[in-house]
Amino acid sequence: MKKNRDQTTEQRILEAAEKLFYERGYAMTHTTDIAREVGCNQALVHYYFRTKERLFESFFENKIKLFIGALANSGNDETDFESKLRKKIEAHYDIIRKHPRLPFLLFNELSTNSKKISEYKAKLGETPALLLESFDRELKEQAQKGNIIEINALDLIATIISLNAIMFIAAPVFKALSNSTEKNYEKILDRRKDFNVDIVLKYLKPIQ
Amino acid sequence: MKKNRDQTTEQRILEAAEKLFYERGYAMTHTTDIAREVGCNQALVHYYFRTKERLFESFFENKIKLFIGALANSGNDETDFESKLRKKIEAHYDIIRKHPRLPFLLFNELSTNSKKISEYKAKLGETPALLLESFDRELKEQAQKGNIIEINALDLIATIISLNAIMFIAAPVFKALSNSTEKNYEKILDRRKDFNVDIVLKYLKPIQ
DNA sequence: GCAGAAATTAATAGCTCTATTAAATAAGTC
DNA sequence: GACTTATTTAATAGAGCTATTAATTTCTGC
Repeated sequence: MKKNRDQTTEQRILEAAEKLFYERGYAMTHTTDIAREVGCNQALVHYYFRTKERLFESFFENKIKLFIGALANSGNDETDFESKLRKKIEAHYDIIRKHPRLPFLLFNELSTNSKKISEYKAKLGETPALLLESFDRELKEQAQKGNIIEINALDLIATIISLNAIMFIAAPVFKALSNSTEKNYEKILDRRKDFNVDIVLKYLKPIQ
Repeated sequence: MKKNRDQTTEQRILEAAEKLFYERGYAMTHTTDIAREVGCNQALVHYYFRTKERLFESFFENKIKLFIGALANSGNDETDFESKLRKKIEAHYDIIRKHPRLPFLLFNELSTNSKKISEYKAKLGETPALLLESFDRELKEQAQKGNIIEINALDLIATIISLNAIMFIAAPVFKALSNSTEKNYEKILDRRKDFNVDIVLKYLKPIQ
Protein backbone atom coordinates (compact mmCIF):
# COMPACT_ATOMS: atom_id res chain seq x y z
CA MET A 1 0.00 0.00 0.00
CA LYS A 2 2.61 2.53 -0.95
CA LYS A 3 1.87 3.13 -4.63
CA ASN A 4 1.76 6.81 -3.96
CA ARG A 5 1.06 8.07 -7.46
CA ASP A 6 0.78 11.61 -6.09
CA GLN A 7 -2.66 10.78 -4.81
CA THR A 8 -3.81 10.49 -1.26
CA THR A 9 -5.29 7.17 -0.29
CA GLU A 10 -8.58 8.89 0.29
CA GLN A 11 -8.67 10.11 -3.29
CA ARG A 12 -7.76 6.71 -4.60
CA ILE A 13 -10.54 5.11 -2.61
CA LEU A 14 -13.00 7.68 -3.91
CA GLU A 15 -11.91 7.03 -7.47
CA ALA A 16 -12.16 3.30 -7.13
CA ALA A 17 -15.57 3.69 -5.58
CA GLU A 18 -16.61 5.94 -8.40
CA LYS A 19 -15.53 3.42 -10.97
CA LEU A 20 -17.32 0.56 -9.28
CA PHE A 21 -20.47 2.49 -8.43
CA TYR A 22 -20.68 3.48 -12.08
CA GLU A 23 -20.16 -0.08 -13.23
CA ARG A 24 -22.39 -1.91 -10.80
CA GLY A 25 -24.51 0.57 -8.89
CA TYR A 26 -24.74 1.01 -5.18
CA ALA A 27 -26.07 -2.36 -4.05
CA MET A 28 -23.73 -4.47 -6.13
CA THR A 29 -20.60 -2.60 -5.12
CA HIS A 30 -19.07 -3.79 -1.85
CA THR A 31 -16.52 -2.05 0.31
CA THR A 32 -14.47 -5.21 -0.12
CA ASP A 33 -14.42 -4.70 -3.88
CA ILE A 34 -13.42 -1.10 -3.49
CA ALA A 35 -10.55 -2.06 -1.22
CA ARG A 36 -9.41 -4.73 -3.64
CA GLU A 37 -9.53 -2.22 -6.49
CA VAL A 38 -7.39 0.21 -4.50
CA GLY A 39 -5.16 -2.51 -3.16
CA CYS A 40 -5.75 -1.75 0.48
CA ASN A 41 -7.46 -3.22 3.47
CA GLN A 42 -11.23 -3.06 3.52
CA ALA A 43 -11.26 -1.41 6.94
CA LEU A 44 -9.47 1.53 5.42
CA VAL A 45 -12.45 2.36 3.30
CA HIS A 46 -14.43 2.70 6.50
CA TYR A 47 -11.64 4.58 8.18
CA TYR A 48 -11.91 7.36 5.62
CA PHE A 49 -15.61 7.33 4.87
CA ARG A 50 -17.14 5.68 7.89
CA THR A 51 -19.98 4.03 5.97
CA LYS A 52 -20.61 2.89 2.43
CA GLU A 53 -23.57 5.25 2.32
CA ARG A 54 -21.42 8.29 3.08
CA LEU A 55 -18.84 7.21 0.55
CA PHE A 56 -21.54 7.02 -2.04
CA GLU A 57 -22.89 10.44 -1.16
CA SER A 58 -19.41 11.87 -1.44
CA PHE A 59 -19.28 11.33 -5.13
CA PHE A 60 -22.93 11.33 -6.01
CA GLU A 61 -23.50 14.95 -5.12
CA ASN A 62 -20.65 16.10 -7.32
CA LYS A 63 -22.00 14.12 -10.21
CA ILE A 64 -25.47 15.56 -9.90
CA LYS A 65 -24.00 19.04 -9.99
CA LEU A 66 -21.99 18.12 -13.05
CA PHE A 67 -25.05 16.84 -14.84
CA ILE A 68 -27.34 19.73 -14.01
CA GLY A 69 -24.58 22.30 -14.31
CA ALA A 70 -23.92 21.43 -17.93
CA LEU A 71 -27.46 22.36 -18.84
CA ALA A 72 -27.83 25.29 -16.48
CA ASN A 73 -24.51 27.05 -16.91
CA SER A 74 -23.43 26.52 -20.50
CA GLY A 75 -24.12 28.85 -23.34
CA ASN A 76 -25.48 31.61 -21.15
CA ASP A 77 -23.19 34.15 -22.77
CA GLU A 78 -24.77 33.62 -26.17
CA THR A 79 -27.18 36.33 -27.23
CA ASP A 80 -28.96 34.29 -29.84
CA PHE A 81 -31.41 31.85 -28.26
CA GLU A 82 -30.76 29.10 -30.75
CA SER A 83 -27.00 29.24 -30.22
CA LYS A 84 -27.50 29.24 -26.51
CA LEU A 85 -29.68 26.17 -26.63
CA ARG A 86 -27.28 24.44 -28.98
CA LYS A 87 -24.42 25.05 -26.58
CA LYS A 88 -26.42 23.71 -23.67
CA ILE A 89 -27.34 20.54 -25.48
CA GLU A 90 -23.77 20.01 -26.62
CA ALA A 91 -22.24 20.64 -23.21
CA HIS A 92 -24.71 18.27 -21.63
CA TYR A 93 -23.95 15.62 -24.22
CA ASP A 94 -20.23 16.03 -23.67
CA ILE A 95 -20.55 15.57 -19.93
CA ILE A 96 -22.51 12.40 -20.41
CA ARG A 97 -20.01 11.11 -22.90
CA LYS A 98 -17.31 11.67 -20.33
CA HIS A 99 -19.41 9.93 -17.70
CA PRO A 100 -21.46 7.48 -19.72
CA ARG A 101 -22.91 5.71 -16.71
CA LEU A 102 -23.93 8.89 -14.97
CA PRO A 103 -27.47 9.30 -16.27
CA PHE A 104 -28.24 5.76 -15.40
CA LEU A 105 -26.87 5.98 -11.91
CA LEU A 106 -28.63 9.23 -11.36
CA PHE A 107 -32.02 7.91 -12.37
CA ASN A 108 -31.40 4.73 -10.48
CA GLU A 109 -30.53 6.28 -7.18
CA LEU A 110 -33.22 8.88 -7.38
CA SER A 111 -35.93 6.42 -8.26
CA THR A 112 -35.16 3.52 -5.95
CA ASN A 113 -34.47 5.85 -3.08
CA SER A 114 -37.39 8.19 -2.75
CA LYS A 115 -35.88 9.55 0.44
CA LYS A 116 -33.05 10.97 -1.61
CA ILE A 117 -35.39 13.06 -3.68
CA SER A 118 -36.70 14.83 -0.61
CA GLU A 119 -33.18 15.11 0.73
CA TYR A 120 -31.94 16.86 -2.37
CA LYS A 121 -35.09 18.90 -2.57
CA ALA A 122 -34.42 20.14 0.94
CA LYS A 123 -30.75 20.69 0.23
CA LEU A 124 -31.23 22.56 -3.02
CA GLY A 125 -34.20 24.55 -1.81
CA GLU A 126 -35.89 26.80 -4.31
CA THR A 127 -33.05 26.91 -6.81
CA PRO A 128 -34.32 24.23 -9.21
CA ALA A 129 -37.86 25.59 -9.17
CA LEU A 130 -36.58 29.09 -9.84
CA LEU A 131 -34.36 27.94 -12.67
CA LEU A 132 -37.28 26.12 -14.20
CA GLU A 133 -39.51 29.15 -13.88
CA SER A 134 -37.02 31.47 -15.42
CA PHE A 135 -36.46 29.06 -18.28
CA ASP A 136 -40.23 28.86 -18.73
CA ARG A 137 -40.41 32.63 -18.97
CA GLU A 138 -37.62 32.72 -21.50
CA LEU A 139 -39.36 30.12 -23.63
CA LYS A 140 -42.60 32.07 -23.52
CA GLU A 141 -40.79 35.23 -24.56
CA GLN A 142 -39.08 33.52 -27.44
CA ALA A 143 -42.39 32.04 -28.52
CA GLN A 144 -44.05 35.46 -28.48
CA LYS A 145 -41.27 36.83 -30.62
CA GLY A 146 -42.03 34.03 -33.04
CA ASN A 147 -38.60 32.46 -32.71
CA ILE A 148 -39.89 29.12 -31.48
CA ILE A 149 -43.14 27.28 -30.98
CA GLU A 150 -44.73 27.19 -27.57
CA ILE A 151 -43.22 24.64 -25.23
CA ASN A 152 -42.79 24.37 -21.50
CA ALA A 153 -39.42 24.04 -19.86
CA LEU A 154 -39.99 20.61 -18.38
CA ASP A 155 -40.87 19.08 -21.75
CA LEU A 156 -37.86 20.62 -23.38
CA ILE A 157 -35.47 19.58 -20.64
CA ALA A 158 -36.88 16.07 -20.57
CA THR A 159 -36.42 15.86 -24.31
CA ILE A 160 -32.82 17.00 -24.20
CA ILE A 161 -31.89 14.75 -21.31
CA SER A 162 -33.49 11.71 -22.85
CA LEU A 163 -31.99 12.20 -26.28
CA ASN A 164 -28.57 12.87 -24.85
CA ALA A 165 -28.65 9.94 -22.47
CA ILE A 166 -30.10 7.17 -24.59
CA MET A 167 -27.01 6.17 -26.56
CA PHE A 168 -25.17 5.68 -23.29
CA ILE A 169 -27.89 4.15 -21.20
CA ALA A 170 -28.66 1.62 -23.87
CA ALA A 171 -25.12 1.37 -25.22
CA PRO A 172 -24.69 -2.38 -24.79
CA VAL A 173 -27.97 -3.07 -26.52
CA PHE A 174 -27.29 -0.77 -29.44
CA LYS A 175 -23.75 -1.97 -29.77
CA ALA A 176 -24.96 -5.52 -30.03
CA LEU A 177 -27.81 -4.57 -32.31
CA SER A 178 -25.66 -2.67 -34.76
CA ASN A 179 -22.79 -5.14 -34.58
CA SER A 180 -20.55 -2.24 -33.72
CA THR A 181 -17.00 -2.46 -32.60
CA GLU A 182 -15.94 0.00 -29.94
CA LYS A 183 -14.50 2.36 -32.55
CA ASN A 184 -17.51 2.11 -34.73
CA TYR A 185 -19.76 2.96 -31.84
CA GLU A 186 -17.61 5.97 -31.06
CA LYS A 187 -18.41 7.23 -34.53
CA ILE A 188 -22.08 6.73 -33.92
CA LEU A 189 -21.70 8.77 -30.75
CA ASP A 190 -19.95 11.56 -32.63
CA ARG A 191 -22.80 11.88 -35.07
CA ARG A 192 -25.44 11.62 -32.42
CA LYS A 193 -24.55 14.91 -30.78
CA ASP A 194 -25.47 16.85 -33.91
CA PHE A 195 -28.49 14.67 -34.41
CA ASN A 196 -29.80 15.65 -31.01
CA VAL A 197 -29.25 19.33 -31.60
CA ASP A 198 -31.00 19.04 -34.95
CA ILE A 199 -34.04 17.22 -33.69
CA VAL A 200 -34.60 19.69 -30.85
CA LEU A 201 -34.05 22.79 -32.93
CA LYS A 202 -36.19 21.49 -35.75
CA TYR A 203 -38.99 20.77 -33.34
CA LEU A 204 -38.81 24.26 -31.89
CA LYS A 205 -38.80 25.95 -35.26
CA PRO A 206 -42.19 27.53 -36.07
CA ILE A 207 -43.79 26.20 -39.25
CA GLN A 208 -42.72 28.41 -42.07
CA MET B 1 -51.07 -20.02 2.90
CA LYS B 2 -54.46 -20.87 1.51
CA LYS B 3 -55.63 -17.54 0.07
CA ASN B 4 -56.33 -19.26 -3.19
CA ARG B 5 -57.64 -16.33 -5.20
CA ASP B 6 -57.85 -18.59 -8.25
CA GLN B 7 -54.10 -18.33 -8.65
CA THR B 8 -51.53 -20.99 -8.22
CA THR B 9 -48.85 -20.29 -5.67
CA GLU B 10 -46.31 -20.25 -8.44
CA GLN B 11 -48.15 -17.45 -10.21
CA ARG B 12 -48.45 -15.48 -7.01
CA ILE B 13 -44.76 -15.82 -6.37
CA LEU B 14 -43.99 -14.69 -9.89
CA GLU B 15 -46.24 -11.68 -9.50
CA ALA B 16 -44.76 -10.69 -6.19
CA ALA B 17 -41.32 -11.07 -7.67
CA GLU B 18 -42.32 -8.94 -10.62
CA LYS B 19 -43.56 -6.20 -8.37
CA LEU B 20 -40.45 -6.19 -6.23
CA PHE B 21 -37.99 -6.54 -9.09
CA TYR B 22 -39.65 -3.55 -10.71
CA GLU B 23 -39.50 -1.55 -7.52
CA ARG B 24 -36.02 -2.39 -6.35
CA GLY B 25 -34.16 -4.19 -9.11
CA TYR B 26 -32.51 -7.57 -8.93
CA ALA B 27 -29.88 -7.01 -6.26
CA MET B 28 -32.12 -5.25 -3.78
CA THR B 29 -34.92 -7.78 -3.99
CA HIS B 30 -34.49 -10.81 -1.74
CA THR B 31 -36.26 -14.11 -1.86
CA THR B 32 -37.24 -13.39 1.73
CA ASP B 33 -39.04 -10.24 0.61
CA ILE B 34 -40.82 -12.09 -2.12
CA ALA B 35 -42.00 -14.75 0.30
CA ARG B 36 -43.22 -12.10 2.72
CA GLU B 37 -45.08 -10.34 -0.08
CA VAL B 38 -46.78 -13.59 -1.04
CA GLY B 39 -47.30 -14.65 2.55
CA CYS B 40 -45.47 -17.92 2.24
CA ASN B 41 -42.30 -19.53 3.41
CA GLN B 42 -39.10 -18.38 1.76
CA ALA B 43 -38.12 -21.92 0.87
CA LEU B 44 -41.18 -22.13 -1.29
CA VAL B 45 -39.79 -19.54 -3.62
CA HIS B 46 -36.84 -21.84 -4.19
CA TYR B 47 -39.07 -24.87 -4.43
CA TYR B 48 -40.78 -23.40 -7.48
CA PHE B 49 -37.93 -21.51 -9.09
CA ARG B 50 -34.83 -23.14 -7.71
CA THR B 51 -32.74 -19.97 -7.73
CA LYS B 52 -33.36 -16.27 -7.59
CA GLU B 53 -31.60 -15.97 -10.93
CA ARG B 54 -34.05 -18.34 -12.64
CA LEU B 55 -36.99 -16.58 -11.07
CA PHE B 56 -35.73 -13.34 -12.46
CA GLU B 57 -35.27 -14.78 -15.91
CA SER B 58 -38.79 -16.13 -15.82
CA PHE B 59 -40.31 -12.73 -15.92
CA PHE B 60 -37.57 -10.76 -17.61
CA GLU B 61 -37.85 -12.53 -20.92
CA ASN B 62 -41.55 -11.83 -21.15
CA LYS B 63 -40.97 -8.19 -20.45
CA ILE B 64 -38.35 -7.82 -23.12
CA LYS B 65 -40.73 -9.32 -25.63
CA LEU B 66 -43.43 -6.92 -24.52
CA PHE B 67 -41.15 -3.95 -24.96
CA ILE B 68 -39.76 -4.88 -28.35
CA GLY B 69 -43.05 -6.30 -29.55
CA ALA B 70 -44.84 -2.99 -29.13
CA LEU B 71 -42.50 -1.36 -31.61
CA ALA B 72 -42.13 -4.28 -33.96
CA ASN B 73 -45.69 -5.51 -34.23
CA SER B 74 -47.92 -2.46 -33.94
CA GLY B 75 -49.25 -0.43 -36.82
CA ASN B 76 -48.06 -2.85 -39.45
CA ASP B 77 -51.48 -2.93 -41.06
CA GLU B 78 -51.37 0.78 -41.82
CA THR B 79 -50.63 1.62 -45.43
CA ASP B 80 -49.54 5.18 -44.80
CA PHE B 81 -46.01 5.31 -43.35
CA GLU B 82 -46.72 8.21 -41.06
CA SER B 83 -49.76 6.50 -39.52
CA LYS B 84 -47.79 3.35 -39.10
CA LEU B 85 -45.02 5.09 -37.28
CA ARG B 86 -47.50 7.01 -35.14
CA LYS B 87 -49.13 3.76 -34.09
CA LYS B 88 -45.80 2.20 -33.22
CA ILE B 89 -44.78 5.12 -31.08
CA GLU B 90 -48.12 5.18 -29.33
CA ALA B 91 -48.22 1.45 -28.67
CA HIS B 92 -44.71 1.58 -27.30
CA TYR B 93 -45.58 4.49 -25.07
CA ASP B 94 -48.68 2.70 -23.80
CA ILE B 95 -46.73 -0.40 -22.88
CA ILE B 96 -44.25 1.66 -20.93
CA ARG B 97 -47.02 3.51 -19.18
CA LYS B 98 -48.45 0.19 -18.12
CA HIS B 99 -45.01 -0.96 -16.97
CA PRO B 100 -43.33 2.27 -15.97
CA ARG B 101 -40.29 0.60 -14.46
CA LEU B 102 -39.70 -1.65 -17.43
CA PRO B 103 -37.34 0.51 -19.48
CA PHE B 104 -35.21 1.10 -16.48
CA LEU B 105 -35.01 -2.52 -15.49
CA LEU B 106 -34.28 -3.51 -19.03
CA PHE B 107 -31.41 -1.10 -19.44
CA ASN B 108 -30.14 -1.95 -16.01
CA GLU B 109 -29.99 -5.68 -16.47
CA LEU B 110 -28.60 -5.46 -19.95
CA SER B 111 -25.88 -3.03 -19.02
CA THR B 112 -24.68 -4.40 -15.71
CA ASN B 113 -24.78 -7.93 -16.99
CA SER B 114 -22.93 -8.06 -20.24
CA LYS B 115 -23.29 -11.83 -20.26
CA LYS B 116 -27.01 -11.36 -20.73
CA ILE B 117 -26.52 -9.45 -23.92
CA SER B 118 -24.69 -12.33 -25.53
CA GLU B 119 -27.23 -14.74 -24.09
CA TYR B 120 -30.11 -12.91 -25.68
CA LYS B 121 -28.16 -12.39 -28.83
CA ALA B 122 -27.67 -16.14 -29.06
CA LYS B 123 -31.25 -16.84 -28.16
CA LEU B 124 -32.78 -14.37 -30.61
CA GLY B 125 -30.36 -15.15 -33.40
CA GLU B 126 -30.68 -13.09 -36.55
CA THR B 127 -34.18 -11.79 -35.90
CA PRO B 128 -33.22 -8.40 -34.45
CA ALA B 129 -30.62 -7.73 -37.12
CA LEU B 130 -33.09 -8.67 -39.84
CA LEU B 131 -35.81 -6.47 -38.38
CA LEU B 132 -33.37 -3.60 -38.23
CA GLU B 133 -32.27 -4.14 -41.80
CA SER B 134 -35.78 -4.29 -43.13
CA PHE B 135 -36.67 -1.13 -41.22
CA ASP B 136 -33.59 0.52 -42.69
CA ARG B 137 -34.72 -0.42 -46.19
CA GLU B 138 -38.18 0.93 -45.53
CA LEU B 139 -36.76 4.22 -44.30
CA LYS B 140 -34.56 4.53 -47.37
CA GLU B 141 -37.54 3.87 -49.61
CA GLN B 142 -39.64 6.47 -47.88
CA ALA B 143 -36.80 8.95 -48.12
CA GLN B 144 -36.48 8.34 -51.85
CA LYS B 145 -40.16 8.94 -52.27
CA GLY B 146 -39.61 12.23 -50.51
CA ASN B 147 -41.91 11.36 -47.62
CA ILE B 148 -39.24 11.71 -44.96
CA ILE B 149 -35.68 12.89 -44.59
CA GLU B 150 -32.89 10.37 -44.57
CA ILE B 151 -32.39 8.62 -41.27
CA ASN B 152 -31.13 5.23 -40.21
CA ALA B 153 -33.22 2.80 -38.23
CA LEU B 154 -31.04 2.76 -35.15
CA ASP B 155 -31.21 6.52 -34.74
CA LEU B 156 -34.94 6.54 -35.14
CA ILE B 157 -35.52 3.67 -32.75
CA ALA B 158 -33.18 5.16 -30.18
CA THR B 159 -35.05 8.43 -30.45
CA ILE B 160 -38.44 6.84 -29.96
CA ILE B 161 -37.34 4.69 -27.07
CA SER B 162 -35.65 7.53 -25.28
CA LEU B 163 -38.50 9.97 -25.68
CA ASN B 164 -41.03 7.39 -24.63
CA ALA B 165 -39.08 6.21 -21.63
CA ILE B 166 -37.84 9.45 -20.12
CA MET B 167 -40.96 10.56 -18.28
CA PHE B 168 -41.04 7.21 -16.52
CA ILE B 169 -37.37 6.67 -15.90
CA ALA B 170 -37.03 10.13 -14.44
CA ALA B 171 -40.53 10.31 -12.99
CA PRO B 172 -39.52 10.97 -9.38
CA VAL B 173 -37.22 13.79 -10.43
CA PHE B 174 -39.72 15.44 -12.71
CA LYS B 175 -42.52 15.01 -10.22
CA ALA B 176 -40.47 16.76 -7.60
CA LEU B 177 -39.26 19.39 -10.03
CA SER B 178 -42.72 20.29 -11.26
CA ASN B 179 -44.31 20.03 -7.83
CA SER B 180 -46.79 17.63 -9.34
CA THR B 181 -49.30 15.59 -7.47
CA GLU B 182 -49.88 12.07 -8.77
CA LYS B 183 -52.92 13.21 -10.75
CA ASN B 184 -51.16 16.20 -12.15
CA TYR B 185 -48.31 14.02 -13.34
CA GLU B 186 -50.79 11.70 -15.01
CA LYS B 187 -51.94 14.65 -17.06
CA ILE B 188 -48.38 15.42 -18.03
CA LEU B 189 -48.04 11.82 -19.14
CA ASP B 190 -51.20 12.06 -21.23
CA ARG B 191 -49.87 15.05 -23.12
CA ARG B 192 -46.44 13.58 -23.52
CA LYS B 193 -47.56 10.79 -25.80
CA ASP B 194 -48.69 13.26 -28.45
CA PHE B 195 -45.63 15.36 -27.86
CA ASN B 196 -43.40 12.41 -28.67
CA VAL B 197 -45.28 11.59 -31.85
CA ASP B 198 -45.08 15.23 -32.87
CA ILE B 199 -41.39 15.65 -32.30
CA VAL B 200 -40.51 12.51 -34.24
CA LEU B 201 -42.82 13.20 -37.16
CA LYS B 202 -41.75 16.81 -37.36
CA TYR B 203 -38.12 15.77 -37.46
CA LEU B 204 -38.79 13.30 -40.25
CA LYS B 205 -40.72 15.78 -42.35
CA PRO B 206 -38.66 17.07 -45.29
CA ILE B 207 -38.19 20.84 -45.30
CA GLN B 208 -41.01 22.32 -47.34
C1' DG C 1 15.78 9.30 17.49
C1' DC C 2 11.77 9.63 20.00
C1' DA C 3 6.93 10.77 21.35
C1' DG C 4 2.62 11.36 19.61
C1' DA C 5 -0.45 11.40 15.65
C1' DA C 6 -2.00 9.37 11.40
C1' DA C 7 -2.51 5.57 8.46
C1' DT C 8 -3.03 0.79 7.84
C1' DT C 9 -3.97 -3.98 8.91
C1' DA C 10 -5.78 -8.33 11.09
C1' DA C 11 -9.43 -10.23 13.26
C1' DT C 12 -13.91 -10.70 14.07
C1' DA C 13 -18.79 -9.63 15.69
C1' DG C 14 -23.14 -9.43 13.96
C1' DC C 15 -26.24 -9.43 10.09
C1' DT C 16 -28.50 -10.84 6.18
C1' DC C 17 -29.16 -13.52 2.23
C1' DT C 18 -29.40 -17.75 -0.63
C1' DA C 19 -30.01 -22.37 -0.90
C1' DT C 20 -30.64 -26.98 0.97
C1' DT C 21 -32.55 -30.61 3.76
C1' DA C 22 -35.61 -33.11 6.33
C1' DA C 23 -39.90 -33.23 8.30
C1' DA C 24 -44.98 -32.09 8.20
C1' DT C 25 -49.18 -31.32 5.94
C1' DA C 26 -52.43 -31.42 2.06
C1' DA C 27 -54.12 -33.43 -2.15
C1' DG C 28 -54.93 -36.90 -5.32
C1' DT C 29 -55.64 -42.02 -6.73
C1' DC C 30 -57.17 -46.53 -6.63
C1' DG D 1 -58.75 -45.71 3.94
C1' DA D 2 -53.90 -46.71 2.55
C1' DC D 3 -50.48 -45.22 -0.60
C1' DT D 4 -48.24 -41.88 -3.34
C1' DT D 5 -47.21 -37.49 -4.77
C1' DA D 6 -47.24 -32.51 -4.34
C1' DT D 7 -46.95 -28.57 -1.45
C1' DT D 8 -45.41 -26.17 2.48
C1' DT D 9 -42.73 -25.25 6.57
C1' DA D 10 -38.93 -25.08 10.11
C1' DA D 11 -34.30 -25.17 10.71
C1' DT D 12 -29.99 -24.29 9.41
C1' DA D 13 -25.53 -24.48 6.77
C1' DG D 14 -22.65 -21.59 4.49
C1' DA D 15 -21.28 -17.56 2.36
C1' DG D 16 -20.64 -12.72 2.02
C1' DC D 17 -21.12 -8.03 3.67
C1' DT D 18 -20.64 -3.96 6.74
C1' DA D 19 -18.72 -2.03 10.48
C1' DT D 20 -15.91 -2.00 14.62
C1' DT D 21 -11.97 -2.75 17.55
C1' DA D 22 -7.49 -3.32 18.85
C1' DA D 23 -3.02 -3.86 17.42
C1' DT D 24 0.76 -2.52 14.17
C1' DT D 25 3.22 0.25 11.09
C1' DT D 26 4.39 4.65 9.11
C1' DC D 27 4.86 9.45 9.35
C1' DT D 28 6.00 14.16 11.52
C1' DG D 29 7.74 17.64 14.25
C1' DC D 30 10.87 18.61 17.57
